[in-house]
Amino acid sequence: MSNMRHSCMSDLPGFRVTPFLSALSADMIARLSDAGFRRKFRDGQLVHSRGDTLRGISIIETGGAQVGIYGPDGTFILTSYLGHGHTFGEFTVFTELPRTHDVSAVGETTLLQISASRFLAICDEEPAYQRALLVTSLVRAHRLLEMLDALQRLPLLERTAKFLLLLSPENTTSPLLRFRQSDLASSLGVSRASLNRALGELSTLKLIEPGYSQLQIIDRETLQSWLLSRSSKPR
Amino acid sequence: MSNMRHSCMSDLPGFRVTPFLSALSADMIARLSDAGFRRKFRDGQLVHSRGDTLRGISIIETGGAQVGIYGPDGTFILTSYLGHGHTFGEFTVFTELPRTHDVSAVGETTLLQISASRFLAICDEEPAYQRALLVTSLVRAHRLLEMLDALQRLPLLERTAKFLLLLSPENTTSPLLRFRQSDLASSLGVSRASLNRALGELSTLKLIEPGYSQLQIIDRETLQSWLLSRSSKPR
DNA sequence: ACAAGAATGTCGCATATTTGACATTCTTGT
DNA sequence: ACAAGAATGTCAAATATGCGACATTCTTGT
Repeated sequence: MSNMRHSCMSDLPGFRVTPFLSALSADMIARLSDAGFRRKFRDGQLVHSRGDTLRGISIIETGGAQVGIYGPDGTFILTSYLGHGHTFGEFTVFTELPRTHDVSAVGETTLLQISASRFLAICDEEPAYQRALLVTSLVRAHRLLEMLDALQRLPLLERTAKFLLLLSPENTTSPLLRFRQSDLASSLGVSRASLNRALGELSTLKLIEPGYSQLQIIDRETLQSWLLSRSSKPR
Repeated sequence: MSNMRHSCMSDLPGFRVTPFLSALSADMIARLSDAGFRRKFRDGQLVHSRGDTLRGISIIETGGAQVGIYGPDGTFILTSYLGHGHTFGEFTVFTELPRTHDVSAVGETTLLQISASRFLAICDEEPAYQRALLVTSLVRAHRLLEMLDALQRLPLLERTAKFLLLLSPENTTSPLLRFRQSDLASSLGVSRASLNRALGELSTLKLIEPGYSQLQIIDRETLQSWLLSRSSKPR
């Protein structure tokens, strides 16, 4: 299946959720750096699969990662893009649960990987690591709740807009999102045809500008307020 | 709107996610107890609303709480039920974000509420509180991811089954869930009619037993394995 | 510059879901 | 025991979405 690799979105490093590393001092980062080992990945290369039980945390040093689940038919449901300073796999360290998601590299990517036992030891020694992780995961849960609400309550057009906002970095006015419509479609749980219609409407409203394997949000603020102005109309 | 209160589910104290308090020693609980103040709520009484900015954590001592979002038309999307030892509002302590959910009491309920500043001080003094909260929130995020995946990927019948499993306590074989079909319907993002059909089918398969304002899962294990046997068939 | 592949845009038809209505069953308060 | 309200069960018509097919546009490698 062709979309098994690089539904890329290369130039979007930070994504909404505050990166773990940004809450740590240079010293603390250096300490992590010593505790783990580095691995390099090519664009699209699989890092972890859903169901894996090897325990440990991964921190993105360069490049990015896409998190989602591949269906048996090859469709990919995207949950989030992670950029520099973000982590994944942390919950394999603190719980007994297997991995829930497939993670693959977006662009040339370097990961710092730390084993569960090693990372636990570090957290016990220095609680600030835990604090940083706690904040990160609370904010992530917040984001997931918003996605959930959008899927349940909003009609297709609004749902699409909301996901675009959730998948784009907060600090830009006019982000360029790099993915195929088919990927966004399965992330929203709709067919490509329906998504295409929705994007068409949003485009007519001059809120976005669809392109080939990419999509530009004309203005985040405008899209946000458009969405707000419609949020009173439920599905 | 009548369903603004008590879509109850009274006798289900612990819900899947490991309660925060269960990870703490008696001493540590006592310390929290001193730091906060108690408030009592009647069945169905509103505790917090989406958008509230008052910051602090709430811990359930007795009774339970239902977490979700009321739509403008009074429909209620349920995210989870919380029982004894669970917390909510913790992310108002560690982030700047407003509350995302409406929380109301299920049955006579006593909450221990601790202000953000107070709780932060406690966490700084004793990192074990943070650790407990970290684990809780990682497991919660895990659960949310499962819900997201179900909404996006599974056909109605399977989606319904999955939500029933996610909303019932893990440690029972044959839980009795207390809610109206209309509430479950909006939690799943479908109409009451569709949900009713789905429940009918599950009932025919002898997997559940629908009742008046309640629903019994005949056997959690059986339902689980039925779901697994169908999970290869995507929407 | 060109061909081949990949992704988008757009059909019509099949299917699933919503909507609004109504009858039925269950529960609760008096 | 009864009436009133609340929730479920079910229907037909309207709508929305999925599916499969195909033409078109864009990109990439040679």
